[in-house]
Amino acid sequence: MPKVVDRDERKRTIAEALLRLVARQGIEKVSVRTVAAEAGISAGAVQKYFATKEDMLAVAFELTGEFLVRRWADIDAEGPFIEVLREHIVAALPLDEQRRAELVIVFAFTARAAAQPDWARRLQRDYGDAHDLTTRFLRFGQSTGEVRDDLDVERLADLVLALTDGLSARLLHTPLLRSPQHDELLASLDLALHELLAPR
Amino acid sequence: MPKVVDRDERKRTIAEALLRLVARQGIEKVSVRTVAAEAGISAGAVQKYFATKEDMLAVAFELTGEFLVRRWADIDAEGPFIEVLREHIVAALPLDEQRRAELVIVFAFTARAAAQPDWARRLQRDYGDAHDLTTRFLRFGQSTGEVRDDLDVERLADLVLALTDGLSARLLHTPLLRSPQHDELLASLDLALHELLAPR
DNA sequence: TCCTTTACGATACGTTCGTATCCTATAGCT
DNA sequence: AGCTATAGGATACGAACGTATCGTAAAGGA
Repeated sequence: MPKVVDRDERKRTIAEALLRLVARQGIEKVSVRTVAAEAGISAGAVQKYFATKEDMLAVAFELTGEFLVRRWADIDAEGPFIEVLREHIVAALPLDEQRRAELVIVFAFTARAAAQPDWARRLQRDYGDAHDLTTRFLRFGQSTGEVRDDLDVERLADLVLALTDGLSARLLHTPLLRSPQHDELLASLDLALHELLAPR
Repeated sequence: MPKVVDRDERKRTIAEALLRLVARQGIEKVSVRTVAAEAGISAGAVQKYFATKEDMLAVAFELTGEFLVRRWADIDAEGPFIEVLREHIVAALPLDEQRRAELVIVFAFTARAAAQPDWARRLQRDYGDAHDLTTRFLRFGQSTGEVRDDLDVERLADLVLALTDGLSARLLHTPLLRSPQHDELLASLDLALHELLAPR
């Protein structure tokens, strides 16, 4: 047998290089050649792992989901419900370079979804999953009395997701570490969570 | 003097062709040649009015703002405050092909802003204006007693903008005229506006 | 040790891109 | 009527793109 390589890890390495490139230069600078250079390999090597550029972007998109889930796993689930939920939302916001790159990918694909039905389906599925997860989480909050139970959790889940995306958009307009604006937006998030979820 | 043409109207006509193209094919299909074809003129003619492709996209972006303002002007400002505000928000949501194209442009530029400081500044200015406008509008609502006055209007304005963008993202994942999801998202919007703004 | 299989790089090909340049037709002024 | 400045089209050019193809080095099984 020939030289053996962990193909999945290799693909991940290249996709991570793509994310770094997006963070630094934006998604329009992504090409097979630029990603290869960022990864420190040849364009031919990239082609070995990704048949098309589209494949490459798709894996990078998947990666953003994995990174988010990994960040969620590090969150301490103890404590008041609303604070735990807040931490999960913050984990998705573009507050450092890594998350900015992820959000750029997500927004670029959102724009793309409007005209490409296959990507629309894919995003709808992912957001559907996120919606289900959020709904179940909110129902749990209701069960412990930490979330008001007079509102429809499905609608509340829509609002949590919308706020996350909407605040992400605003944060992407802001240079990294422009903390006054960041603090204001996070204060707005806290206000929304309190007014929408806290029992009265 | 030579043949005379209203240059601004010509630029607008071309930018509108660009928006139609974005609606149908997505922003990555935008090129000087494809826009020219959509506008029914030659690529050379497009170059007469736009020095660079970037200029062309910038004008198309400005156009999205103009279209929004024009839709706002058609809204009946009479009636309950929250319903009027709701109409202004709905006017920004991608619920038809025209608005979908506009939102694709906005999202694409949002993604671009993360790596291009000049575009970040421009979007921050535009969103700053929208934030000011919303703040003043909410303050007016407070003055008539239709908006609760125990919350910071600046933070509420953040939330209105974030909800608008976040719901727009979700709507872009949905094919046009998939009305059950649309209705649910609009119901979520109504819930948020009522819970965040209505006096209790 | 030789052979097979794969990783990876190098190179090539055709297309499309943004942009520059040139040409011609025409509308308005003197 | 003739001149001139501009609109608009045609064409050109170099760069960058996605992708295909070929060559080479090396690692493991026989």
